[in-house]
Amino acid sequence: VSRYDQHQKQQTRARIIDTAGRRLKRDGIDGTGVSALMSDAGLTNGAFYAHFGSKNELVAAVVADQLQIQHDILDTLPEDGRSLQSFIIEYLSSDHRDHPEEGCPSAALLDEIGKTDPVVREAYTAGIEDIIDVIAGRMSRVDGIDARGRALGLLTGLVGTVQLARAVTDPELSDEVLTAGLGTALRMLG
Amino acid sequence: VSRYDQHQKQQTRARIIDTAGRRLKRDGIDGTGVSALMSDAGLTNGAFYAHFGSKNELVAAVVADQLQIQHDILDTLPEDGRSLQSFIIEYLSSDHRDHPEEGCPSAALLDEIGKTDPVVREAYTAGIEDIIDVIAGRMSRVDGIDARGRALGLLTGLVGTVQLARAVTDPELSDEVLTAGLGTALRMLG
DNA sequence: TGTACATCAGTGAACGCGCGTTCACTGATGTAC
DNA sequence: TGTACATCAGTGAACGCGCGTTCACTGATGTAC
Repeated sequence: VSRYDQHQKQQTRARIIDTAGRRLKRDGIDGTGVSALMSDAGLTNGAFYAHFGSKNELVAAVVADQLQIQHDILDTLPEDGRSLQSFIIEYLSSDHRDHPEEGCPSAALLDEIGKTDPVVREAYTAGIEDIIDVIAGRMSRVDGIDARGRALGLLTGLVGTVQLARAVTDPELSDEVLTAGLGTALRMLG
Repeated sequence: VSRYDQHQKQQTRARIIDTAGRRLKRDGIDGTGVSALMSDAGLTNGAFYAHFGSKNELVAAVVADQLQIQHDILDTLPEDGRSLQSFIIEYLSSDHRDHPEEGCPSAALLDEIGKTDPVVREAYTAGIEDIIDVIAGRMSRVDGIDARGRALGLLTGLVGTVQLARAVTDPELSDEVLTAGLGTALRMLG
């Protein structure tokens, strides 16, 4: 039992997870070192292991945190028919494309997560399940048939669209990818 | 001018690009070292720079080669209405999900490509343009309206679906993702 | 045809560097009495 | 209230290791004559 209250340390931990989220989404998991992650949080590398057992453990915490943020955005959307549509418009905006560090962790990291430690993939699985549920819940109000299947189709289309728009170097093609993805996504809403 | 014909060296170069394709799709760009790439090709690390100016240059060559392969598969499909459907069924199969090293480079590497050197991204852009064209050409035979937009919607959905199916650790969820993606994709074919 | 030589694909050790991780230490904070 | 002490978040140098890249070299291949 600590003689100190843990509040300050937990705050530091939360700050590391937050700044690491931005950095990992921008530079990738393999592309970011522990020292960079710690200096983003205003600390030196040595303090890292007072908060996390390993880099993978931090990445798992970051993935869980980032998906929780996405979940909460979706979960607190107004219950009208247009709010999911607005979310999609923002998701497929050039602003989201151009700022991965502030955006969706799936769009930024999904193929890297598939190649990473099981502890990270399990955190991802738990987080994305909740997101699938909340999207499916929104969709069923429009059309009750196979809401979950359509939620999955929508989700994978959004992620793939932003990834492709980020990968290509031709700005016109990139814009076209976003526009086409938006048309496809809105058609899926019915 | 070489006193030797270059045939043998070109063959070695092609072998490196081929084996590197498999390895990069499995372990990622940042996740694979030059020594591993060379030993896959049955060579030692030092020979690498007789064939490529840098690791990025090889990765660009691999991306171009991999996309060419995908393009050729699509381009040589029979001209009947069912062949694109068969391609999609294979693309969204558990076999493709479970063997990224033999599969689509976009599904394996798209978010990493978005974070990589411009030389790689330019190779990707040129290659995916050709693939978009060939898919759009196939779609227009079914329905001429906005074939390119629908081709892009299909492509991003396929890529996102396989990535998500690979990332999650729950086998039932992974299968469900593939099934839902297949339903969505076939609906888009009309 | 035979021999001396030029070429060059490939070898493998080494370079400096940044990685993930460890650890002896510091100094501010809170406790004991 | 004051002082000696225990705690512990954070420091920063160091560890072994693999990275991308370089380079002196080997030895098989083809050329010259």
